[in-house]
Parts: sequence; structure tokens; C-alpha cells
Amino acid sequence: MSLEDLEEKGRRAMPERETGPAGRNAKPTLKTIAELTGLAVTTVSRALADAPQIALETRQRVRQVASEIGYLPDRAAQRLRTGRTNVISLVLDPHEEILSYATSMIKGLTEALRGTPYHLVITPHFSDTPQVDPIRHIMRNRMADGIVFTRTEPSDERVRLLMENNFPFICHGRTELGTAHPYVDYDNYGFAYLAARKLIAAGCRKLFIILPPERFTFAHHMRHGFMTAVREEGVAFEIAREVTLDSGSDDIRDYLFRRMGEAERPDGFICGGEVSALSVMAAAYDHHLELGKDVRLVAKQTSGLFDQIRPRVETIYEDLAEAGLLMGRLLLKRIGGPQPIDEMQVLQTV
Amino acid sequence: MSLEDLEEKGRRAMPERETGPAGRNAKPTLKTIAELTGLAVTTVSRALADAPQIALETRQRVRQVASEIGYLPDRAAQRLRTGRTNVISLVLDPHEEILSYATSMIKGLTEALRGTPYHLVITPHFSDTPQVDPIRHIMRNRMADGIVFTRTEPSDERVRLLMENNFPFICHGRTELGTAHPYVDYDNYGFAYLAARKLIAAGCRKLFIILPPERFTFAHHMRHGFMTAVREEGVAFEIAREVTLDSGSDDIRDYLFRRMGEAERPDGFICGGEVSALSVMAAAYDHHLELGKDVRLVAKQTSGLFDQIRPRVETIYEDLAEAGLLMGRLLLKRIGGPQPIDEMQVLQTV
DNA sequence: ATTTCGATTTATAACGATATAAATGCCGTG
DNA sequence: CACGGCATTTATATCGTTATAAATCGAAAT
Repeated sequence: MSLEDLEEKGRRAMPERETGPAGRNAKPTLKTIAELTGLAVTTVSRALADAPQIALETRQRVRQVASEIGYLPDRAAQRLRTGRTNVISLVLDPHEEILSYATSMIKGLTEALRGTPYHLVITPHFSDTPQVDPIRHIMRNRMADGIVFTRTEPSDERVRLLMENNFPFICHGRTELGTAHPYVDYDNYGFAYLAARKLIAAGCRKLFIILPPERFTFAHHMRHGFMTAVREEGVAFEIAREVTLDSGSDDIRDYLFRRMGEAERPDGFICGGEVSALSVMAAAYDHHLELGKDVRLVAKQTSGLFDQIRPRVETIYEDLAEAGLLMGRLLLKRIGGPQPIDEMQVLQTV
Repeated sequence: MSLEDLEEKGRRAMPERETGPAGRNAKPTLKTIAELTGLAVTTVSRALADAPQIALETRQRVRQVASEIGYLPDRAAQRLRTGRTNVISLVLDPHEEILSYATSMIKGLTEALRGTPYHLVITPHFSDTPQVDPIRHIMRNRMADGIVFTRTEPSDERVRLLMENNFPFICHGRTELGTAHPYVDYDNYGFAYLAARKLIAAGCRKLFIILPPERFTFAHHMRHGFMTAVREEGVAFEIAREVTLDSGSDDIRDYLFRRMGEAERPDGFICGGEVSALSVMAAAYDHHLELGKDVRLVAKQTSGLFDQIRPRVETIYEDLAEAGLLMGRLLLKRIGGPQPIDEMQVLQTV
């Protein structure tokens, strides 16, 4: 959009192109193989593509030579010619470092991409620009063959834009648009429902839940799960409005410290994030309340963190690496297939 | 190396090339601008590169038209022609998810790359293959213009290989090779020294330090800092050998639980990682030892995590996002400059 | 008037791959 | 023996950009 890229063009110094000692150890190309085998470049290309019209013996010979000289196709050339980039873009806001959220997902994604020609590119989305900007940019300039993003919203502009353009993508979380679209989600309804039931079963009489920001769909799911359990049991409850998982962790801590000091404080807390769970624990600690007795807590766990935390916290696990793996696989499937697939998968609470 | 990429080639279905409703809204190229301005493609190219031999007025006109039609250069074409990829590769082992380590560094790197034409590609390194493989692959196939990696070792093969080939890179941590190379490091000597002094000043009489694996240079730095402080004060000490920051967190916890139960247990712990620090806390908790009284702990903090942890832990901060930012900037500088720069920077303990 | 120069612009050829259409050679058939 | 048909190979053009060398033109110099 801006001329940023454009302006960069002329400013940078030209790096000297590595000429190498001789032309001998030059990077092997199709031409190299063609010369070695006495075939035409086109034939070599098709042979490596395993085109049936090339004789089997020729294919094998070409393959043999290719592997001997360590040929690997030039991605830039392939990309220029075919329009395929072999790139998957993970769009994320680098500032929302919710502990290992991104790391786990990257772990799963790289696992899914392993052994494929696809590369994972981190496309940062800075919060001072519209959410669709990076998406639009990627599509307009064909920066990637597929897009991965998270924190899906009920009427997500990104989903709408990508669907309109029939561009391969997968997101973590669902929309509430009528149209089906590929996604991987976690059963946040189940999480909150289960968490609430656990607390009620343990004897809690006033539940308190810290939800993600309302703009995210999974906040609604959590709320519904929570509300269902609470209504079923007719227990008192409260939904945190002043703070969410997006609040600064200091804000959450301060707020919880205040609430925890009140006489009619809640006795059962549900946290959708690890940081806010720690804040609950900190607030309880600071008021000399014993966790598991005076106050109870069920938290969502997305890393190994809580295994190290004392006192032990009751958690329900969401496997983000698994989600990443699944997302990667579904996206690749979508990219490979000519017609759109609307495949969805919800990871269940364990 | 393997024929993996090669074999993928033929297997995938060809995605239909988006033809668009008409040729009207086709992606603008230099040719488009050339037609609009009546100039030759070459002229447009040079104009956008701000070549002095193009008349100023022409340059301005071209720029104007380019921005009007939203022209952005095709990266594949640029890459094919110039050999420049506009890619920075962050090589990491996706399994070492030491909480937000990678996330923080990615945050800093994307910040450094912001506004430049460079993309950040995550190149996974799986522990079942040699450490230099991804590096060699990137260099051989010109997959990136620069490489970032972490966990540098005293005689790091990666550094050696990159230096030999004069390939732009920057690493987190130093080698002990004689040759100078670009790096960004944290003052781990200072960290351990300071941590030990703090514990001794608080009255600890037997210090215990959990070091990173010996193969990493910063383990040595920490050890020296620790040893210096310990010798200065003539206090008893112990260096964990059975567990390191690389041990599974369960192993660390079990080991510490055992040690913490011994009669002659250490009374001052130093942890170079957040997870091991939590393990120390957990072990103390499980033995009903009071932190800050029976047992003291100084930990390295690389995220906001410890702000939420109770009881409060004394920490010394290492800013990994800052390190990432710095690494990105130094790398870009190195890429821009024709001759190698050996710039180093050590972030101090705060 | 011819030459020379400097300031601009342009034509041409790559970079390495692939899609398209054409060519080659061999076979059996009429 | 000419022919069509089949299997296989090849020539050509192209993706969008940039490096190189050549061309254009008016003005100044001879």
C-alpha cells in the first residue's frame, strides 16, 4: 500500500553475487542435468515432475543424476513461473505473547510442514493497522499459498475476505457467519461447562469467570458453557467485565486483588488463560487465602507450566501444538485440492 | 539434501491460476507502468531504483503512477534476477519451547524487520539431524539473505561454516573460537555473579546453581560468574550436574524434590531458566519450606511470568525481545554492507 | 557543418523454471 | 511404400525483474 517496499529498492547496496572459484561448483540447475544426460531442459523438467509421457527409464536416469549432483529446484524461478509460492503465512500480532501460545502453534505447524516444500513465514500484524491489511497484502501480492491466523471473531472480516477470494486459509476458532469455512477450534464451551461443574461439585457457591475479550468467538462459547452449568445448578455467578485476557497482566492482578479482599468474594474462579490464573493465585496468596479451600480455581492449560506450579491447580488441557499440526494439515489439503473444502475440526476437552 | 523437495514436485495438483474477471484488474507490473507513462520497462525500473541517470522529473512521474496503481515489485522475479531473497531465516528447534523464549525473540525480530522488505521465515531444526544441516541448506540453495540462530556453542560448527562462506548471520551467544563474529549476548557471567552475591548477602551458606547444558557457551559464562562470587566469599556451593535446563521439567522437579529433602540441602538456589525456578519453588513447597526464609532463590526472568508468581521471587531480567531487535538490526546492517562487519553486543544485567 | 560530449532513454539478454505446441521416430496398416 | 497413430522428446515463449550495452538527442566545440 505505502511505497515502503518501493523506496527500499534503491537504497540498499547491491550485494556482490557470489561467483565462486570456478564455474564448476556453480549451483546445479535443470540445464546442468540436461547437459549431463544429453536431454533437453524441458524433458528434464517433466521427468522430475514424473510426467507419464516421459519414458520410465529416462525418468529414472534423470532422477539419478539429479540426486547425484544435489539438484534442488530454484524456488524463485518456480514461483515466478507457476505463481505458487510454497509459503504458508502465519499472521500474528507479535505483541500478544500469551506465554507459549505462538510457540506451541508454530511447533505444530512446522511439524505439519515437515517434509513438504512449504516454508513458514511469520507475517506480523501490528495492532495500529486494520486486521485485514496483512491478509489483503498477502493475497494481492501472492505472498503465500495459504494463510493461518488465530483469535477468530464472530463476523470476522478476514474470513469474509478470504472466502470471497477463495483463498486457502485456516483459522483457529470459528465465526458465526452462516457460511462454512475451514477452522480448527477447541471446545471452549465444554471447557467452561466442565470447569464450572467441577467447581460446583467441590462446593463453590459463587463462581467467577475471566473471559477473553468479547470480540473473540471463543469468549462466547466459554460464556455459554459457563452459563449453562451455572443455570443447571442454580448457583451464583459473575462474569468479569472489567478485565479480560487482553488486559495487561498488572491490571488483572490489581483488579483481582481488590475483588479478593471483598467480603462477598467469589469462591470459585475459572480462567481461560494461564496468566490470569496465576493472577488469581497471586491475589489469593496476597490475602492469605488458601487455594483449594478458601478459594478454588480451574484454569485452562496450554503448556507444561502448571505442572511446576504450587499449590497444584486443577486444569483442563488445550493442546495448541496439536491444533497447529491439524491446521497445517488441513491447510495443505485445501491448497492441494482444486475445489474448496470446508473442513472443520473441534478438539475436545480432555 | 534428500530428494524430498524434488519428489514433492510432481505429486501436487496444479492450482488453477486466478485469471480474474478481466485483464483489467490484473496485477500491475513494470510493464503496466511503462505503458501508462509511455516509457520503456527498463527506464521504469531504474526510475523506481532512483538511478541518478534518470531525469528527476521522470523519476517523480513514475513514482506517482506506481503509487496510483498500487504497484509492488514481484519478489519472485526480483529474487530470480538478483539472487537476493529478502528473507531472514530464524533457525530454531521447535521443541525447545522454553516458555516464551522464541516468542519474545520473534517479537524483537519482526520489529527490526518492520518497514523493510525482509520477511521472517521460521526454519525448523529437528534434533535428529545435524545442527549444521539447515544452515548448509539455506546457504546452498540461497533460501535467505541472512540467518539468525540461538544457543551458540564454544566451538560452534554453524558459526564456523557461516564465517567460512562469508554468509551474513547473527547469533544469540558467543563462541570461544578465536575469530570475531557478529553476535548479541546477555551478560550471563554478570547474572550468575550478581545472583550469587545477592544470596550470600542474604545469609545463604550453601549455594546451588542449575546451569544450562555444558555444550552452550553461556553455561560457561554462568559458571564463571558463579564461581567467582563463591570464591570471593568462600562459601560452600554445588553445581547441578544431573539436571540442566535441558532436562525434562519432570526430571528437574523430581531431582530437586529429592535434594530438597536432604538434611544438608543447599539454602540458596540460582536458576538460569524460568521453568527450573518454578521447580525449585515446587520442591520447596512440597517440603513445606518457606521461600525467602528456609530457602532462597534468584532466577533469570525472560518474561512477565514472575510478576504473577507468589511468593515473590527475586529475579534478574534478560530482555529477549530487545535481543531480537538488536539481532535483527545488526543482521540487516551486515547484509547491507559489502564487507563483513564483526559487530558484537552484550546486553548487560539490569 | 561535422564532431564530440553529456544527459537520457532504450533494446536485448539473461535469471531458472514450466506450459504449450510442435517435432521426431517407430510401429503397424492399407 | 506411403500413411496415420502412438510414444517420446524438443523448441519456443513466458513469468517480472534487472544488468549490460547500445541508441538517441540537443548543445557545445572544432
